Amino acid sequence: MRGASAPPPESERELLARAQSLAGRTLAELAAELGLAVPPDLRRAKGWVGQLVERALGACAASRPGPDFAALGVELKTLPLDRHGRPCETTFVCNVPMRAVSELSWRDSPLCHKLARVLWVPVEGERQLPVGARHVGAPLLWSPSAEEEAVLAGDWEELAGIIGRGGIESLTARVGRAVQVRPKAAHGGVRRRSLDAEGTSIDALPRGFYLRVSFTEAIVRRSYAAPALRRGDRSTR
DNA sequence: TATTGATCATAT
DNA sequence: ATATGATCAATA
Repeated sequence: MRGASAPPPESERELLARAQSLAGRTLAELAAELGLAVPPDLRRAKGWVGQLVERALGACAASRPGPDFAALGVELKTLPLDRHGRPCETTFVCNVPMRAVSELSWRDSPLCHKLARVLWVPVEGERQLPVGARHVGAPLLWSPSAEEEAVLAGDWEELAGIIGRGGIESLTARVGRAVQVRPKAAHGGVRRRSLDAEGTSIDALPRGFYLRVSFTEAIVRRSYAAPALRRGDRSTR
């Protein structure tokens, strides 16, 4: 992706203010200001919305390890919502550290670290809406509540336990209350070193941790008295 | 039609 | 190759 990028924010306050200034704008407007072309659809540009918002907010370069706002310790997540304010998709969090997973407690896990501080930026996400016409919603700077963290930690223990015992190949997306494990790869032929039940090294499809829709939906629902896309929501309900 | 399993693009 | 950003599309 070429084009301009905003300077990094120096505080959470500044970051949030900047994100709030995006609310109600369309993706076409943001793209124009950054000198970017809007793709006809997201089939061949799946990360485009996230990368666009990163640039608009001055996040560190995409595909660079670590938090999006390294100085602030904040992770940025765009969240595609349907007309009722429900997430259209699950939310990718991080890859599964196949071999180290058994040695990591919840607090030392990449899952915990990534979710410690998140700036959620809702964006209209229904496929029928042209990408450029989609509106950005009101942002939310979030950390898990005690209740949410308890659920996340419980899922980590369960999922990491299965993987740590070599059960990665039998682990399906049905396991986990808030978090699930699903493939995360360029295609089905990708293999990565993992361990089977006997501790023998095997090649397995890379997996990632994803947040279920029910979990992210609860986050945005609790935070907005009105629909999450208030300024961007032109629905007639 | 909601969810799971599969996949796409870019940067380093 | 790996990590970033996610959404697509077949299936149950």
